[in-house]
Amino acid sequence: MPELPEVETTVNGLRAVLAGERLAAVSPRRADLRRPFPIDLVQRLTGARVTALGRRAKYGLIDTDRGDTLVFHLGMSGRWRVDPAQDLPHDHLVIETDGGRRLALNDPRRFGSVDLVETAKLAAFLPFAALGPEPLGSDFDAAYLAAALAGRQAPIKALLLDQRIVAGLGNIYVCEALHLAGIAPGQSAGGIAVARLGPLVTAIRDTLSAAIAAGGSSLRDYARPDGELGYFSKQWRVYGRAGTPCDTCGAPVQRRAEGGRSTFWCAKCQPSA
DNA sequence: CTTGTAACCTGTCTGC
DNA sequence: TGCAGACAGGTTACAA
Repeated sequence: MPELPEVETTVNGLRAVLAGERLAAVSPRRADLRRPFPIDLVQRLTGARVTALGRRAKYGLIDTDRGDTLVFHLGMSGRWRVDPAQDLPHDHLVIETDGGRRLALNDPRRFGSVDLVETAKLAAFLPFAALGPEPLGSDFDAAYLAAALAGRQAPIKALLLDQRIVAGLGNIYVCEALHLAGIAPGQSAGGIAVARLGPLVTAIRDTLSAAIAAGGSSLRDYARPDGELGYFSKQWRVYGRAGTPCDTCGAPVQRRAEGGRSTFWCAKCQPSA
């Protein structure tokens, strides 16, 4: 689940807890998420001081003064619990700081991951090497998108979900951005008029920015690290709204399942070519 | 290379 | 109440 805005919100919450702190204890509870935890995770993190926190695509980054970066992915159901009152099932990694703060990475479905990478070699970290540009960065513009989509016959929705083309979008925000841009999700990517790509880039940026400002969306498994819920779900234009009237035109929001995931769109605001 | 589907894993919700 | 089935934010292996 957590897409870019949720990871951004999570990292901002973690920063308030971890920045400048020394890690007093690092306790793996169940080390078999998508990948096994690094075998030297505890040794390399225990006693290290957190120097910075960041985000790349849907990955959260925690830098330490030992030249390592803890890279985490929340998968579909991951979240960090802050100062939890008790252990819960699926708390897979627990971190305690010198200052007495406690963090638990909870991920029932275990689609998430934890890696430890030398900070200087982060760009070569395999999952990062193939990632496309950040959607909120200056490299992501109409010219880039035109080149990336040229000649592609796959639906635009599928390509915007492809992290190699643009890194950070997921099912919710692709649906939302395509509605904002007035482009049908099933439209063949290479067939979209180049003149419409600028507005699409803007729609993607605006959607993500609004979601970050709202603290992300909130679904079953996601909460901000401080326990507050994100409010962007109240602003969804089409996602999860099948059968309800489109806010823009009143036509019923459509839903279609393909490849195990749902697509939501308004057939009137997003006409098929 | 491109495209689409299945699989990974667990929890929650819906309908009978 | 019980239970089967559908569905959920992501990624990746594999087949065609």
